[in-house]
Amino acid sequence: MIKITFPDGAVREFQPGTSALDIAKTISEGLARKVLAAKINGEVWDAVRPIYTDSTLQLLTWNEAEGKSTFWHSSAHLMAEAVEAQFPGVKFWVGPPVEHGFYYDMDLGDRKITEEDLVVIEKKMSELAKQGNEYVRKEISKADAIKYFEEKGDEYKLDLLEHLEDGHITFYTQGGFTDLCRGPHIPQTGLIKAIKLTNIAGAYWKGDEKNKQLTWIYGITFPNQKELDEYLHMLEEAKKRDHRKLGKELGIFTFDDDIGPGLPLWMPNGAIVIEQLEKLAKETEEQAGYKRVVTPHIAKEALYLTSGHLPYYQDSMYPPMELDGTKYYLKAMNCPHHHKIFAAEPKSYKDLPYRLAEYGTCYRYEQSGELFGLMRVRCLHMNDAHIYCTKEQFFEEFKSVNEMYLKYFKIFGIEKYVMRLSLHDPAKLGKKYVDEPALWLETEAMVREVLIRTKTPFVEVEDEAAFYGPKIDVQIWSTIGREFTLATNQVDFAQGRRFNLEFTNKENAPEIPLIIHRAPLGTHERFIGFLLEHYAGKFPLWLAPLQVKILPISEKFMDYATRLLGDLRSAGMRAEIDSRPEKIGRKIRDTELLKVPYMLVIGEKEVNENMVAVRKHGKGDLGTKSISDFIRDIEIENREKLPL
RNA sequence: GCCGUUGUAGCUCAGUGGUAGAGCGUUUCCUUGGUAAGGAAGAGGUCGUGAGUUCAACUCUCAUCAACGGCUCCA
Repeated sequence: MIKITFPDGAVREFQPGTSALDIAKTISEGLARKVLAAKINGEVWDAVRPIYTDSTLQLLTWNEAEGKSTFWHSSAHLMAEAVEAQFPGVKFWVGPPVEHGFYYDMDLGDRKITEEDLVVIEKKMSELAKQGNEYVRKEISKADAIKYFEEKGDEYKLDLLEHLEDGHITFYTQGGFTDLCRGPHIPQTGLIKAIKLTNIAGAYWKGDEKNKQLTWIYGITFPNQKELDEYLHMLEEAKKRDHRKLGKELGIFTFDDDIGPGLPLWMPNGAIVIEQLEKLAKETEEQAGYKRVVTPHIAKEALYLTSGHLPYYQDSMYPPMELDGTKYYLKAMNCPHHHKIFAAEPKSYKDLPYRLAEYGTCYRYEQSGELFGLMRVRCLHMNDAHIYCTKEQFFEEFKSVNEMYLKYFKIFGIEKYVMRLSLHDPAKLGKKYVDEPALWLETEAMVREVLIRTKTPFVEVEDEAAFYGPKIDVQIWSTIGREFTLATNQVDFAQGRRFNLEFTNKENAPEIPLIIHRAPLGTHERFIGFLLEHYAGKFPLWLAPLQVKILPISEKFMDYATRLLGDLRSAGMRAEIDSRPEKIGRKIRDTELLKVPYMLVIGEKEVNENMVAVRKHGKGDLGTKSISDFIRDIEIENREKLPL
């Protein structure tokens, strides 16, 4: 007998060779029907795989993330089976689960897949699912595996096999489809009840542009139709809060072919949001001891050779303009300019930390395929600053930058983000990263220490550092699920030396400062793009382009409305009157659609009593107030940056 | 940059090898109405751009630009 330990600590004995699914059946048939996979001694296994040793066991269902990913992985195989039926001879590469669903990439030869094909494949998948075919695991020797795929003429799987160790190779077969796969899989295809193929895309084999382009099919599946319907509904809702749609509807920004790709035009409403953000940043940075500077948009080539940016990033800078034999580049970053300000006057340790802040305008020639609304643009206004400090000061400085993030995130109600400690990849020293192995390890440890000592949850990811040092990136997701770095806090041990930056230390000797690059609000472009989605266009009062709309019930109340407008504007509020000869219902509807925080309905009653009837966006009629009470209340809401 | 898809009125979209339509918006007039769409009339497009095929191209072909979905990239 073998001992099986359950998550609650209970231990029960079973016959050797029993499976997780068998064990589930001894608990209840209902549970057994829901089991997708099992965690055996911490490793995810097929639910039907026999267990021969004492083990811990956790049954995985749709409720567990690993249950879902197993389900989707198996769905990818099911899709491959259906695709093979539709396109005989197709060769597959890999078909993993992703955050929402799965994909499989494949070589279709000269054939092309269309939206109509997807419908056919979906149908075929449903048929195959209904057959309830079991996913059968088979261990196979490397030689036999190679023979199998050589006979099939499948160079992709053969390539995969090259990197696999003999003795650890498994095949999975369901119905008529066999695939090289480490598994695990769900017990049988019948569990897949709802199927939606979402997308076709082309992408390079192994992500290398020198390789052949493969066709990717993305899909998602569920154990019941209801969840699929909910998912599709959620997608619809997500589309509604896409910043590209909201930005247009709310008059925040636009693009124009004659200006250029990735070069947003900020419209009057967008400019107001920018102004509020800059005001917040300037106040915050002033309090934190930053000094504000302003630097030109271009600089000579020599500057970027000194900084070391040019060899790394030349391709993504706008090509230079040449004047009198000198090349000038549009700046893609502010740091070299700031370093020159640091260097302009001799520094003593008493001047440190020396903090320079600028809303610098940078231009980056991002690859055309990368552009994405406001989230990825070619003209960006960075909430940039550079802190020059000693090693001893580093901890406090880096920590206070992190605290600045958190202060901002609290104001904006940003809760869903991940702090990522981005490290270098030792294999790429001297190529992607400056070749200073010891300094990398030292500064990475310094950054990690700040995170640990401040009890900040974070993840570590290799090969995501800047070329000059490690960093913390704050990762967020757009409403359609794309990941972006919103804010960043970086250490730079390289540029100080490159620019011969130094200060006189206490021993009266020259010393190179450490540099912190930081952008807690990222760029105007990405931050406002993010905020649009975060708030679904419903900006809190302090950020709203138009804060109060006065809605007179008829022309007769225009005098009162005009006086009210004057009062509001004197109080510093952004207000307008809707003077159109429309009914009040219409004015309310139009103003609601523009997501204006407050509406003041003005009719006979209000005029006689010197009142305003207040209506708040999303909340409806709040009743009447005196003008002075209303102004007092919204002044507080505005000043305190309260959420809507 | 690569692959795929798309490009028709300000917006959302329909449509055909014989030089274009809807809803919303906009303009004008009427309506002066109390918490999410009052009525009527009108204006508005060389169908992304350029070339080719054709008696004839918005429609077919090619090129190009842009957007979108992915891949790669992100100081």
